[in-house]
Amino acid sequence: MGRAPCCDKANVKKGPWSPEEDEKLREYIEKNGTGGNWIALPQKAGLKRCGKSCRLRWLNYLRPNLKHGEFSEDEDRIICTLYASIGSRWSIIASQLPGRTDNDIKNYWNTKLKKKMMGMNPSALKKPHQVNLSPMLQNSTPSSSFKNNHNSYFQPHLPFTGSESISYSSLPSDNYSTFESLQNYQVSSVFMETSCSSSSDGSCNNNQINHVKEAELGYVGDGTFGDQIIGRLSYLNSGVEDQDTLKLVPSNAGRVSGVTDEETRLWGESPLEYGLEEIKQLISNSSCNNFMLDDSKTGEMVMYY
DNA sequence: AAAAGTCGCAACCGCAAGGGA
DNA sequence: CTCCCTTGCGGTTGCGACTTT
Repeated sequence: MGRAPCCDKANVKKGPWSPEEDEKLREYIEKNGTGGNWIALPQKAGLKRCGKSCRLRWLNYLRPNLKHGEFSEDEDRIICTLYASIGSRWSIIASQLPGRTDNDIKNYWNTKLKKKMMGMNPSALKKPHQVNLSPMLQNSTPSSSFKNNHNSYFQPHLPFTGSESISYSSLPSDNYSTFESLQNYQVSSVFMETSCSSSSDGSCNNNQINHVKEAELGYVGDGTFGDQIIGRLSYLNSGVEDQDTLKLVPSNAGRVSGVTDEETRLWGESPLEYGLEEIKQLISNSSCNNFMLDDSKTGEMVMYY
C-alpha cells in the first residue's frame, strides 16, 4: 500500500500558474491569511491546485518583499561561504538573505554560482559521499584534541550551558599548516542573534536571542588552512528549540573588506571572514577532500567527501 | 532558416519531522 | 504511545528561451 496522496491528483491543475490563479491566491491570502492549513486553502480560494503547489507559489513568487533579479556580490559571498560550511541547506542559507527564497538560491547555485566559483575545477563538483568522522576524533592524540577552557577535551557531544566561552589556546603555533595549529579559536558569542527568516515557511523570528543549550563540535578538513572547526548549537529559547551552525574562526583573523557591519552583527566573527579565494578553497575542500557534516547522525559525527 | 544543444527557472515529487488527536 | 495529517525541505524534472551549429 502506497503513501496517501496529498490531494486528489485527478482534479488538480499542474504546471505553470496563470495570472488569474496568482491573483486569486494573492487576494485570498491577503484577505484571509493561510489559515494555517494549506491543504484546505485551494478549495476555499477557488483554485484547482494542490495545497502544496499553492504554498510553493506563494512562498517562492507571490509573497511580498521578495527580491527578484540579480544576486549581489555580497549575496554571492554569503551563499558560497554558507554552502562551504553547511552544504546544501538552502533554507538556512535563505534565512541569511532577506527577500531570497531557498528555491531561488538553490537554482542560482546550481545554474550559475557553482560554475562561477568552480569554473576551473569541475572535478570538485562531484557528489559527496560519506565517511565516518568518529575514528579521526577518537584517534586524535591529546595534543591535537580540542580543549575547552576547563582543560577538558571536546567529544562529539559536548553539553554546556550558559555563556561559557570556548577557546583553544594551549597548542603551539606560528602558522596554519597543521592540524595542531588550529589554535586560538573561540566562539565569539554563544548568545547568537538570528536574523529575520526568509525561509520557505515565511516565518520571521526577528532578533531573538537564543541561549545555547548544547553544542556538537567537530573538526572539518584535512589539516590545512581553510579547514574549519564546525559545530551545531542547540538553543534554549523560551521552550522553542532551534538549531544553528557555528564555525570557529581564528581569533586573530582580520576582517575581509566588504563585510558590512550588518553582516558582522548577524554572524559575529564567523563565516564572512572569508574572501573569495578562501571560499573557493572551502567549496573545493567540501566536495573533494571533502567534508560536510551530516546532521542526521547524532551518535557519531559523519562527514561527506 | 532550421535543428540541436544548452541554460535557467518554476514547479513537482517524495521523504522526514512536527504536532495534534 | 501510536497513528495520521500537514508542513518543510532538498533533489529532480519539465519546458520555454536562448545560443550554437
